[in-house]
Amino acid sequence: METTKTARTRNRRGEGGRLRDEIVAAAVALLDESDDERAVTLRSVARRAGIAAPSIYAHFPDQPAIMLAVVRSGFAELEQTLRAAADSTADPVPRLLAVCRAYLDFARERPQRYRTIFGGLWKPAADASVTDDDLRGLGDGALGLLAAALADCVAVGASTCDDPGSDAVALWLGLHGLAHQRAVTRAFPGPPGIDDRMIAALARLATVIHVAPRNAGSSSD
Amino acid sequence: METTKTARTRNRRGEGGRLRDEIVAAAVALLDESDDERAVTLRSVARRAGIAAPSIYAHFPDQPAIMLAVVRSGFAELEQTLRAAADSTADPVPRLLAVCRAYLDFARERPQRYRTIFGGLWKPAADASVTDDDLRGLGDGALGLLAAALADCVAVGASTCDDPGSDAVALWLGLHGLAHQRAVTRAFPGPPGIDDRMIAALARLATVIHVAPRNAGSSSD
DNA sequence: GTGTTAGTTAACGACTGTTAGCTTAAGCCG
DNA sequence: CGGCTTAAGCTAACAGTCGTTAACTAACAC
Repeated sequence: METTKTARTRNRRGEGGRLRDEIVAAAVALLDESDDERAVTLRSVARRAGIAAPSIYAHFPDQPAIMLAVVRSGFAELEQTLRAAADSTADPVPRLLAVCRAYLDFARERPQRYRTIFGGLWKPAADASVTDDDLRGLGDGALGLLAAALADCVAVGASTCDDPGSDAVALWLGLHGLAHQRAVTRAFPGPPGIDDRMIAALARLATVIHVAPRNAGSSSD
Repeated sequence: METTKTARTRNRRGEGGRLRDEIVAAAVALLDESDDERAVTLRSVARRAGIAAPSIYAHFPDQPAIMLAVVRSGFAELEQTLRAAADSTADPVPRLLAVCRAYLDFARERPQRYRTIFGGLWKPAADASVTDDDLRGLGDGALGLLAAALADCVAVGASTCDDPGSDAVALWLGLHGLAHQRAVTRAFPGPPGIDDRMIAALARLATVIHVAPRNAGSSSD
């Protein structure tokens, strides 16, 4: 599977650091296609990147450090995806909906990566280079986007939240539960329309939603 | 740490199967105290149970099979806990609340086990004895309890669910998101009162809750 | 004693993260 | 052009772990 010996041309003099990105990309690729985080070992990443295992140590102090980089890149990608969704509309309710759906889509399209990012496995084993501090506040950007979108809905009276801060967290937790369950069991669709039902309930949206009802509900209005 | 050589007395003639439970118990103990699922290896379980590694093969065909047993026992314990909570009251709303809180407590008191049970890691690697079928419908008992409690709330008019089946799943997913996040980051309390807020929103409870408000909200009603 | 059950020891092949030390080639300078 | 330096990456090897198999031993029941 990984026996493609493409004889990687080595980097130019000043650009050795370029390999760092290739290593992370290899780890991400490995993670995405193996649905088992344990498949992402230092050596398998090296094989995938077409380099020798010890070459990794020039760019990462540890094996957990590779995972941390993967997680960081995952969060960055998520945040960027959500931002794009938020920028697609100015209308508060469709916007909140777009952000939420983008979140769920992100998780559905990269189940393993989602699980790894939010799964917290990959031990910070005390002797590892990854400290507990490296993990703090990793999802804050994404949560902030969600909170802002929800606040806008409250501002125009589309949401009856009396505590938007708490409800933004609650909304995220709900999305996370749904996304994680789908990422774990793969093909757990849930009842049809569950996505929008949860979003509407947690965001306390007053009006009924029919903005591109992906998983069409049964409301024959 | 596991060097306690208590010189396990071996089982009597017909009771060899008793070791099976000890193995599962050892795996559970190991899981609970190590916050890393990968620490539960066939050999570490054997060490913990005070037996030689190959002795496990008399009771489990595989290493994944041990994990499956752990997961099964976890679900059984969860279901039993929820059932006890459900039996504590007859009043629908406090009952639903009790079940939900019991769920969250279960997860909070056994974060690693919760993560393992619902985390879906521990690969069913095609050549393993654990088939995809062994995993299907594992949490159905717990979900059923939740659905029944919610349905009772709907019946007495305390919940405005128009689709109790979907909303039971939604409620569970919300609880799962909250429970999982706490299990992952360990000491993510969330905003105060978030538990009851989520429950109330997802269960579409009409009346405000102040039944033993554990994480007292700020409502100065 | 004899057979069976409950367990053992020894060993295999494969994999892991990590270290030490070597090779290759790019780029500068004369 | 040729030589030197140094960055980029390699090979070999370590100590340890893993899951699993084969073959052996010890105790109980008859």
